[in-house]
Amino acid sequence: MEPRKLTRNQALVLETLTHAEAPLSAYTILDKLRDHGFRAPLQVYRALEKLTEFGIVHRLESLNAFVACTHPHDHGPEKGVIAFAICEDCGQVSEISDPEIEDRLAHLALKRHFTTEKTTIEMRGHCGNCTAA
Amino acid sequence: MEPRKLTRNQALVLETLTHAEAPLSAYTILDKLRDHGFRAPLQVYRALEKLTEFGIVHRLESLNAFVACTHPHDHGPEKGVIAFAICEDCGQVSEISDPEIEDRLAHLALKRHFTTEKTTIEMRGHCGNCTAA
DNA sequence: ATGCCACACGTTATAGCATAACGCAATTGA
DNA sequence: TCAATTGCGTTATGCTATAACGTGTGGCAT
Ligand SMILES: [Zn+2]
Ligand SMILES: [Zn+2]
Ligand SMILES: [Zn+2]
Ligand SMILES: [Zn+2]
Repeated sequence: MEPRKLTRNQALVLETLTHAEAPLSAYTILDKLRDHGFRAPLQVYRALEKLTEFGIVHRLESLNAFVACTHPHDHGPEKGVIAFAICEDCGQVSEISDPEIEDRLAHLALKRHFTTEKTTIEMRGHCGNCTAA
Repeated sequence: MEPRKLTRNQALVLETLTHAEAPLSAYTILDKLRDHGFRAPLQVYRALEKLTEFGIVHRLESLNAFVACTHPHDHGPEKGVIAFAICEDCGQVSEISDPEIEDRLAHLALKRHFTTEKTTIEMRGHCGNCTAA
């Protein structure tokens, strides 16, 4: 799933997300890329779709926004459940991979004869920095 | 947080969700209630906001849709984490309350000095009925 | 009763998020 | 070369959610 090379639009969108300090909506990305020739939402959404497939961008469902992957290890779309801790104050997003959570959810699903395709775990709250202040 | 009595609008929205066989979007609810005098999205959103506060309706972030609570026990907004198993085929939603998941997430948050305000857990996939068929 | 407050409600308008549908251009691999 | 695939650009549209304003009602202290 990892791409050999990103297209120009994909690279621009990824770069925008990488330099951002908080999750960005597709339309915010669009605005930031107008100087680079972006004119329509689809240019952003199409890039985001691919980047998400590649596993280098994540969509945060509870925000309708996107972040560049900051996970220590690479992960494609099939490499397991990721939990996100999202600070409401500063926007910082931490990715958490935890086998215990994963196993437990798998167990709970199995018990119900439920076949899981995709799992979303998002914790909204306040990070250490913002709590200390 | 439990209300003494629901307002007319709240009761209508709740009833619509209770009779539905799958999560409904606010606009779908609006359409179903036009015959009862509903004309604008805000009538639905305001009712949904209250019902969600009361803990008798849940919002599914990954669907931008709402379900009536089917949980065996009542739960207000502060009564713990709920995981949802959502069938992509028939729309059936199962609510899962699991202390192990809850404890583990609390532990992971604590380790990162993260204070959690709200947690979203949603599994998308296929229920037993739909897998068997 | 009068004034005040809190709350639900109704309406209009607007903001924010996402995709459909069309056609063109570049790439790739027979 | 030809066909298939993929990305791209554009226009239009649809879906989701909230802002802002005003009305009406019920409770409650004065
Ligand atoms: Zn990641
Ligand atoms: Zn923070
Ligand atoms: Zn419930
Ligand atoms: Zn099903």
